Amino acid sequence: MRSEPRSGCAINAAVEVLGDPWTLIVLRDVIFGGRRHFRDLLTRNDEGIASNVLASRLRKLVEAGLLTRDDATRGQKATYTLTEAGIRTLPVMVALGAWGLRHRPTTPELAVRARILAEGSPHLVNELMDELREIHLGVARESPKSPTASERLRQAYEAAIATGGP
Amino acid sequence: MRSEPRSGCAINAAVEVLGDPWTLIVLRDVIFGGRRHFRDLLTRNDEGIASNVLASRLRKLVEAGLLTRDDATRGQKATYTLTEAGIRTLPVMVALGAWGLRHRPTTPELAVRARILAEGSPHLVNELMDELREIHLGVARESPKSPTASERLRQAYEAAIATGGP
DNA sequence: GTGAGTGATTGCGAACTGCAACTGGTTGAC
DNA sequence: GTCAACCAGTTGCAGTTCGCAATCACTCAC
Repeated sequence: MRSEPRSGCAINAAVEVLGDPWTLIVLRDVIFGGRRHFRDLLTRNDEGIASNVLASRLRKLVEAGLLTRDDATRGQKATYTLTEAGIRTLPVMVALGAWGLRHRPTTPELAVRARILAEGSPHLVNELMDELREIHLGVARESPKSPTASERLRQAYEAAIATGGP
Repeated sequence: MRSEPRSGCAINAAVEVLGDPWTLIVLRDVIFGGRRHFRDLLTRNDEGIASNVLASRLRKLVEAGLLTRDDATRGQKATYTLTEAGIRTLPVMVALGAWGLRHRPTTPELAVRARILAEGSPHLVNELMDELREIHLGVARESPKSPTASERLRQAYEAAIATGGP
């Protein structure tokens, strides 16, 4: 699973880590779905990831420095935590979501969130990254008394559902 | 090569088209490298793509509506052209490049371009998309007398090389 | 100690990848 | 017209990865 980069291009460097059909899905579930455990990622995944693929991708993401894993022994509940590098994939997720929303068929409920994120960036994206830093790295946000970005995202989502219909 | 989406998620929808180790590389060479022909993409590729993989990816990209292919018969020089959907992957490329630049080793010469793009967005990105629309779709830019975005990118690149050293 | 829950690993056939050779056609010089 | 060079792929093969299901080793509550 180790190999030197195919080229020195920044896009290629990113693709070598993120450019496979499952890695981004796992990362999406950690970032947007709040999944932190193996079982959680395995059973609550919309695309039906296989357990061996999940195991290999989590290992790869830890190796690449996008996630850390607390040293739980076998049988104990292990927790996966985003690193700064992992948190910074959020803009990539948002760009992908914006493209998918515009150029691919999506189910309406899931599309609303992607639309809010696509239209609210880059400020909303920065706030969401701060929120992830608080949850995963224990770094306090700047204005912790204001509603969190994810909370506002949820509210906007429900408002859109209510007014726009299904 | 045809299959229904694994889920209705916008990110997954994008990943199903773009999320493999070669598709994004081919698209990058078309967008940033100006490659329009099979031989060009095959021989001037930094990562050393194989001909069968290139053929399958070009077919897939045409099927997915990111590229079109003029109907040249066998033996004639076929030209691939970006569609609007293909042009709109540019923000994804920029986000990936920005991430790769920050979190992966890259060669300095190639990194400068990624840095300029990462710092100049979103205005520069919009201008570059307009330029791609002019080249690939024949849509005139708004202010065609000003220097093109790619020209300014090239100038900034050379200035950075000159002042910043290698 | 028993049973439910944890994070994985193993085994298997099918699909995809990288490599090299080959196909069927066009283009251009002579 | 002929021939070499070029063009866009295709084909065949060995090795790797994938999807699927079963299984493993371990912990924790009771």
